[in-house]
Amino acid sequence: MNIHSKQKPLSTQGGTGNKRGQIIHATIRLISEYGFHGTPISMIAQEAEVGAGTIYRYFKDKDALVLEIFEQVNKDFTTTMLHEYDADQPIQDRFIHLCWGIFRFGIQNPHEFKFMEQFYNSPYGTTLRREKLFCNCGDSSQELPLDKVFSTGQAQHLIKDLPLNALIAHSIGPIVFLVKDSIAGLIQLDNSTIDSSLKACWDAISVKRQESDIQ
Amino acid sequence: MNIHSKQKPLSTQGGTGNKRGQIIHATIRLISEYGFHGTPISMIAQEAEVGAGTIYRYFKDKDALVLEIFEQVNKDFTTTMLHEYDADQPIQDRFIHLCWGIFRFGIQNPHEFKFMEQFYNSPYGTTLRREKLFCNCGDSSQELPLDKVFSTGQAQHLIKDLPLNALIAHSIGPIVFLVKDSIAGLIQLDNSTIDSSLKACWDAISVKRQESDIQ
DNA sequence: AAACCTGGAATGAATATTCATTCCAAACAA
DNA sequence: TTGTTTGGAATGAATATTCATTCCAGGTTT
Repeated sequence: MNIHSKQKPLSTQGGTGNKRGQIIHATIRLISEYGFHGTPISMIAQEAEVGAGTIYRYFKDKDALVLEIFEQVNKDFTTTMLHEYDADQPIQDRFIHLCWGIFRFGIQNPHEFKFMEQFYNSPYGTTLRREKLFCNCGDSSQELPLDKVFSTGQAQHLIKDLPLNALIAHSIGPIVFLVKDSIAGLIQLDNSTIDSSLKACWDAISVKRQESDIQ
Repeated sequence: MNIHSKQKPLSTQGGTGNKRGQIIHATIRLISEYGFHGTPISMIAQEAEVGAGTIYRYFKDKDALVLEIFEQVNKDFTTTMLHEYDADQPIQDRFIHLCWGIFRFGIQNPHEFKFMEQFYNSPYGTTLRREKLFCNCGDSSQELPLDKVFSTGQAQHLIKDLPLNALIAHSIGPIVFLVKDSIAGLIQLDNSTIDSSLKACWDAISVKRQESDIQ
């Protein structure tokens, strides 16, 4: 048992006297902007206002630091998505709820959002994704909530019969683009813009009523 | 005038006796996988089967190498999109044509596609995007073909009145996700899958007929 | 031969990691 | 209370490694 395996909530961070949190936050900020290889330990130490050696008191090495952050951020992300989620609602409502969660997380945690993006775009992240850990870090036995919405929706003929990957692409793809644009200051994501975007996502994946269906 | 500014088509590459092309291709392959900071010159030299010093005979430094590659790849990308493009066709056809081009480019040039992705995700790429050079490298006076489709489509009330960024997100976002999944071997992008995905993109951005409009 | 190329060793700067030392707050002793 | 001890936390200089770039001895082309 050593100090490295201690787990603290990410929210307990930023104040002085909380070196660990300062290091984590500095790492997220810098890697979200410059990427893993683009942010030296020295830079992290400086941003965290901490000696370089101190970082190694809390984390085995740079890899362990980043990996631990990713796991925590990914957990927080899932929590945000599932906040007040009700699996008994209609499919469309559940879909919109989960997607709103992604927007919320991205807008409220821009650095964490870009950190995850960087992670998934790295070779390490690609491996993870291939292992189906996407959004499901640590518990691969349980079906992801969004996957569940898709399969249920398909069974009810409400959602198009596209491959699961494609449904995810049409839901999350646009959101990721929009959140990134929002973070970059290229677009203002107010509630009405988000609403209409989510409507567009739903239009993309949902089965359109046939004209003959209209009563 | 020096050797560095010479411009050769990327297609003239890979054979022995073509160091320059070997270097470019190795760089694309490696950076597409490991990113800019993750691929040292030594690795490029090894992959290109070339001495490290040789690289500096053809390119001023690492930055110049990568920038030149980006500009060429971006040009090829635009060319692929516009291949056999007819601006007199109906909006939906033009939209589908351009998006097909993105798929084609990504599937036929997976490394180049991921290279561009890496570039746009780097601080340098973000700057570029903010300068509105996206898809339009070198000639910012002319409106992008996809932008033109959107503005024309909106004027004809065929395309939803979403911000331009959102329309792009709903068009390109899903495609980028799908092509990346395809490159990672997570999905098989046959023509019918692409067709239905593009249909989904169109459904996302197009104005749906009101029930009362149906004759 | 003269001009040019090439590979890879050499160089110095940047980076990750280690470690001897300092610092400090709490426990204890007076 | 006041001074002393002590153990873990913090530090940043020192070390080991990696990197971008330069250099040059030999090879190739013309």
